[in-house]
Amino acid sequence: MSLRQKKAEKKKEEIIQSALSIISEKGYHATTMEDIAAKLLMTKGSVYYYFKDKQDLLFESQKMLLEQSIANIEKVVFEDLPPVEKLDATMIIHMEYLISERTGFTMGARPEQLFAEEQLNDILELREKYSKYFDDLIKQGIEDGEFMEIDIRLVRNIILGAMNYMIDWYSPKGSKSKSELAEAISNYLLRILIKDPK
Amino acid sequence: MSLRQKKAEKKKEEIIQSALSIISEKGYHATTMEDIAAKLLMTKGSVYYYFKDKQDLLFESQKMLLEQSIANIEKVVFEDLPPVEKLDATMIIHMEYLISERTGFTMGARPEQLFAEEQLNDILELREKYSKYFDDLIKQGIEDGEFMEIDIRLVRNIILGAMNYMIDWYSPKGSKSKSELAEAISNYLLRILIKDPK
Amino acid sequence: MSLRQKKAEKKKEEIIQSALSIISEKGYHATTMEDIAAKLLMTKGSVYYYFKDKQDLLFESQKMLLEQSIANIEKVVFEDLPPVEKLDATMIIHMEYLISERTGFTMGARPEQLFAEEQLNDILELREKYSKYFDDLIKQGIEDGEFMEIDIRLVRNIILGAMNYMIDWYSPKGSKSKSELAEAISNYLLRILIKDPK
Amino acid sequence: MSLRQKKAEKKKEEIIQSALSIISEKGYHATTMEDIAAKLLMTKGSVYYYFKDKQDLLFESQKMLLEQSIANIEKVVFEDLPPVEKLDATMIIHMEYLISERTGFTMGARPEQLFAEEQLNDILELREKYSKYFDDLIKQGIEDGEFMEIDIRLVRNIILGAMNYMIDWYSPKGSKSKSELAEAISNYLLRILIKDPK
DNA sequence: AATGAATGAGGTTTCATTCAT
DNA sequence: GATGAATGAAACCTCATTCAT
Repeated sequence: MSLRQKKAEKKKEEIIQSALSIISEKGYHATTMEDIAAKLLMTKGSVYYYFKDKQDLLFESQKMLLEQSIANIEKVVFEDLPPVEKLDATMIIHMEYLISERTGFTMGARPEQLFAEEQLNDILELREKYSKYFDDLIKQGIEDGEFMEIDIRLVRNIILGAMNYMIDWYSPKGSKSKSELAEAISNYLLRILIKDPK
Repeated sequence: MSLRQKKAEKKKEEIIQSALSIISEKGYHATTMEDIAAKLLMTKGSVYYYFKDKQDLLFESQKMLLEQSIANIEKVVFEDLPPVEKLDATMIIHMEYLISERTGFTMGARPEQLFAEEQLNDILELREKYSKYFDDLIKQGIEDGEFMEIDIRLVRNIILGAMNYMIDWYSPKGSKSKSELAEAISNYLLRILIKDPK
Repeated sequence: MSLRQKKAEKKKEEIIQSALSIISEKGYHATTMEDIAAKLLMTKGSVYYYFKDKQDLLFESQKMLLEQSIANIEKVVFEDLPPVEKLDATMIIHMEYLISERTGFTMGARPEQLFAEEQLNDILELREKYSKYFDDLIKQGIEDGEFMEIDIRLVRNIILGAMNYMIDWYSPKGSKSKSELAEAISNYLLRILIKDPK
Repeated sequence: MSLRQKKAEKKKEEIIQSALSIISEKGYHATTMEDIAAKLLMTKGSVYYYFKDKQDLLFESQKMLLEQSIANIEKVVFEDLPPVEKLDATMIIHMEYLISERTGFTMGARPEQLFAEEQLNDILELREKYSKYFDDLIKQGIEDGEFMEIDIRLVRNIILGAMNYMIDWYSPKGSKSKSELAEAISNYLLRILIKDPK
């Protein structure tokens, strides 16, 4: 990739970051192209140089967010660790990413409302892939005899829901730090799975 | 209340129901007054007879939703039941209400973004009241020795998060019915609390 | 139709007239919704109350123009006159309409560029219908032995082209009046057809 | 002219050709600098190296088109031929040029709308010059006794209108070739003029 | 010479809101 | 009470134009 292309790529990422943070704060529809541009001291026009339309920017943002999240947990998922520790680590990574980026997976509307056709497919597939890592970790734990025989999909949704909700209530002013909270939540959630919790 | 007032009150509720269901589907900003009116075969002009503005309608809707939800779980909370069963019943009621109304507590944006001043206070207080019922149930369970000593607020948020997430993934086409799911989830979540799960 | 509907219908026609005259002056793309509204002392917003979008307004305008033109020449076409006189009258009507409305059939772009699918079909069919009246008149003249055996479609296009071009060069300041011009042109064009011109 | 200048001149012509064909297809306002550049695998930035602005490009294009057209018919006009044949040949050249370049003299708007001052004058003069050749041919025919005494300007406009309309209806898929059509049309139009048509 | 990037003016469109009837 | 009509602010988006490289 040429220097130019690299620069352009970097700019796109900057815009995406800006978009993600504002969308996660206000929701998709309340976020204006002006908002996104202004945060980067750009004009709307420039944003349109990089993205076809708002829809496109949303899609690219959502895609990047999911891809980063996937890359993020893959760091742990492929390590050689016992299932419990692995799931624990994965959950913690998920929550810390969530909080530090202040960026949830939600956009203030169902994906079905925001995307159509191929775009929707792409997003759903990435979500699927992400979820599957959790499912696999749970499954492994069951096979290893450490987890109980539970409804994998259901429990995975419980876990994701509990974690993602953090973005709604977390405040840096609280008595517990981000990490402490993540660890605590992870521990509580593991109790659903572990055969013989202490 | 005169007959006229009663009629007006009924109409207001109808509008609120319409608003709630569409907002929960599309998010606040994507929902137009037109949408809300059209669902009731009204014109948007009429809606303004009953509500000062969109903001007002949103506020009243959210308030009613929370008040109904509170009334809803109060049916169980004040019964004479052991804590485990009570919490179990409360969670199930919460989830069934969620699904049957297809109406989450989220509006596609943070309450802080949508409300200001007094309105915000009212809403936060109602949320607080709702949450407190869960906190109290948990506390009672701990005092009775049935639940472990856990961080009440944290676990309550885990529970609410896990339950509310249902609206994102629940589909009536699934193999389990709404009730079966609610029961299963409730059971899983109780494992976080119960001292000696079977 | 209720009084209200009638009024609305009248308003739509007003807007269409405004649109037609400006579009015929400036071309479709150079004509702004603002222009159209301003000419009627309305705001853009109001225009959108009556027409879905600019495209829609263009389509309705073009349709009305063609329908009016058709109705216009039908007044003569169905009369009981010898072919030569009939064609003569029809051409004159065509030209006088053109000039008095200062509204050509052209919109500054090919219909294929402006319309798609059904809309395009509708427009082309109306054009076809209009052309066919000319073709029929010519055909009748040939059958009656008054016109020569010529390529009907070709000659019809010559006639239409020659007439429509008027809008490009006609000026009220010229030495001949609108009617005189129309008659003169009609006479010249008939020479192409008539077997034995004096 | 230096080699460099020649190259630049050639590039300008390429751009003009591109502009002409797109403008004649879409109309001036719907044609973007991007369109024009893209057709030549250039970027719009480059076009600005050769032309001051869009206006300028339009003017140069229109000027070149008219100059070429004039040079085009001058090939015949100055030949030594009887008036009828000369006018016939001129018309045919006009039509063939029109079709082969797929470029009419119209730009989707009146020249008065697009040009101002000097530019407008230049264009109108060239148009005038072009028209005058037709007028002169007709006049010659009248003086030679081959054409009837008609309103020269009027008939010239009929002829131009009929010919230029071709671009609206001509399709290469038709049963007659471009040349056959041009000849047929020319013949029909001559009937308006010739004293004693066979 | 050429181009990628940026800009801003202006156009289209949406929608909460108002109001006369 | 209800509604059709109108409005204007604000959003999205396009594109001619400029400019540093």
